[in-house]
Amino acid sequence: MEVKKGPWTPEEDIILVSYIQQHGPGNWRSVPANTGLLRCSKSCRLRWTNYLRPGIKRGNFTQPEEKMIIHLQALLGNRWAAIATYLPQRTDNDIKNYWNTHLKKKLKLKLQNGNTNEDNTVTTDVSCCVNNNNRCHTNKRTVNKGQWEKKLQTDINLAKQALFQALSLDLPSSSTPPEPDSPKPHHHDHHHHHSATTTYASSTDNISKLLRNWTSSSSSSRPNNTSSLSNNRSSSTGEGGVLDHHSLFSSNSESGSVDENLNLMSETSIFQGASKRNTHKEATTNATTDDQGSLSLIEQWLFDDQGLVQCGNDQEDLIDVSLDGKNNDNDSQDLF
DNA sequence: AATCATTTCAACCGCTTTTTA
DNA sequence: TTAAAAAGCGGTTGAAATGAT
Repeated sequence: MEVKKGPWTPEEDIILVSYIQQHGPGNWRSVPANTGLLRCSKSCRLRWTNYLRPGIKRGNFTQPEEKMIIHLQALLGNRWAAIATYLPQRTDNDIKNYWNTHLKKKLKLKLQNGNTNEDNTVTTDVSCCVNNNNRCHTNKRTVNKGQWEKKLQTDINLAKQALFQALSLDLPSSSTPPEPDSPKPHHHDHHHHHSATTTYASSTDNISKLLRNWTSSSSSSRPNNTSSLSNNRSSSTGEGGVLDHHSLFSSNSESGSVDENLNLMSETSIFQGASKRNTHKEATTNATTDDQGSLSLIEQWLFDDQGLVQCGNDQEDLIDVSLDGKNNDNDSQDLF
């Protein structure tokens, strides 16, 4: 059977979202078969995970997010999926794109301008990222023959340092820890960055709205709008696009009711449970599994001799705190 | 206003890893 | 135990948007 490629149309999105609302994400092979979509299962999965699934934040990256990515990239290399677990609202594809299009350039520029700022860590990271094919090495050291063990130890120390900084760099000095039962900040992050970002939440209300808006708009200004949903640029910038993705998918005040189906597959489960594979994955990529509250093994190992492992929810809090753009902007501005 | 160059990012491709039978 | 299928990942591409001239 012929498989369609290229940008997804709003109709296809509707079909896909409707199906997933009924059956949940996963079993992608059955999606084209049961929906009639002329897409391969891979394409369906990608469309869902990178674009349609609820909880994705789109739009400009905040400076704390940038810093987080830079540190994590220095630590983990181009392991975008692993990095994305620390930025739950961002997709690995988005982070990868942002790195390739913005951060790489920014860092290179920073290096060229003679990086004499006080932030030695970031200087190190930048050197690593730009000079060493995105892998953090101890490139400032000369490694004597037979001393690879020493080098390895140095790398481990650097990794520990980088991870510590990645997870705590934005810890506000005077902030109060979140209430134990209060919602995590990243679930409401769009309140802070509402103008620049978008949070998606699919529901039948929104889907019907999507359809309504699309059909009504198809006869108006834009002659060819088949890719209006696919084309994020128009929606994220809020200009030009007849069919604004935000208005279609966000759980805004207008469409406040969230479909009951959505409750069956809670946002958390969608983030975390789409892949059985994740539950068996190595610790570094494991931040979204059931025991998300605890530090992963490798993190525990990395933190171990620094006495940094405290209680279970610390990591999550650190992530949340560092994603809160309100604090420590000074730090970031020093960097950029 | 027109043309060309550059940037952005959604989607694809190929490969690896994991799961299933 | 093993082979096939499915899922996941990172690199890359190319159309569309944007910027420069």
